[in-house]
Amino acid sequence: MDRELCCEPHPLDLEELERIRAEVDEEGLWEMAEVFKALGDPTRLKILKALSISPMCVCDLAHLTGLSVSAISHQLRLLRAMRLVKGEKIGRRVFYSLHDDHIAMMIKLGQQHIREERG
Amino acid sequence: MDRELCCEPHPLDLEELERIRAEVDEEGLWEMAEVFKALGDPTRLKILKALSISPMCVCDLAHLTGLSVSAISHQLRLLRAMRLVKGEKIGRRVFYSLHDDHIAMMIKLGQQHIREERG
DNA sequence: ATAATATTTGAGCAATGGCTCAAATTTTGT
DNA sequence: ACAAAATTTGAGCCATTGCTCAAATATTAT
Repeated sequence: MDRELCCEPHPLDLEELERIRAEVDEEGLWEMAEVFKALGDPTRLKILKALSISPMCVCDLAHLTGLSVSAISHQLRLLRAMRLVKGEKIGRRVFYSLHDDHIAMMIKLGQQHIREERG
Repeated sequence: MDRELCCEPHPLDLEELERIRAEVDEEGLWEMAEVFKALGDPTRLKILKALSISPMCVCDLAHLTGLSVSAISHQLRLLRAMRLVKGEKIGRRVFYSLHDDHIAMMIKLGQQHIREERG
């Protein structure tokens, strides 16, 4: 029969491979990749890290990052759509903060990884 | 003097903002973004998740993901360069595995985030 | 040696991404 | 009502990216 295995003799049998495929393809992987992708841009990571220290307005984030207000606003729109940040309008300003602290934890873990990778 | 603050009256003073900027711009942020970016692609995330279950060869990963061997190899090259995976050549096959388990932990935390985000 | 298998590599291509710029929107101050 | 300030939005542009395809490399089997 057609075993669909590329290379023989093979350490992983078909059932094992199928089990792994099912576990890997589980729902939520795509969504998880989206979250990681959001964290995977220096600008957005700076924004999130800044907001993890203190809520602040778009303009502050622009100064902080050295980018235009427009650029920041575009990124915030993305982050808002993904529920990573939330914005509260006060007067003519909008104060952004982290939507919850899962993200802060993930950033912390990421930092830890980098530190140990270097040390 | 030119206070370089966009919007007045302002809740965060200049020193506070400068302190945050320093903390955000710390060395390692760019590197951290690179790691997150690596996790931020469905194909690579599948590869890493599969390898977190069991080491396997390029061909298995291709079958598992439904992509070409070439595509997988290109991604593995990237992941190897970032020290996220390592490959051991055995015969004409190369068996890949996670370089360490930091990444596995980060994926686990990511999954947890998604789960709680939905629940 | 020759052929077959497993992987790597480079070029090229369509799609995506992050920014800028200009214009629209919303709110405050006079 | 009008101007100024803070943010949002859409279009456009260049760089990056993830794949395919073809060819090269390395190892095993005959």
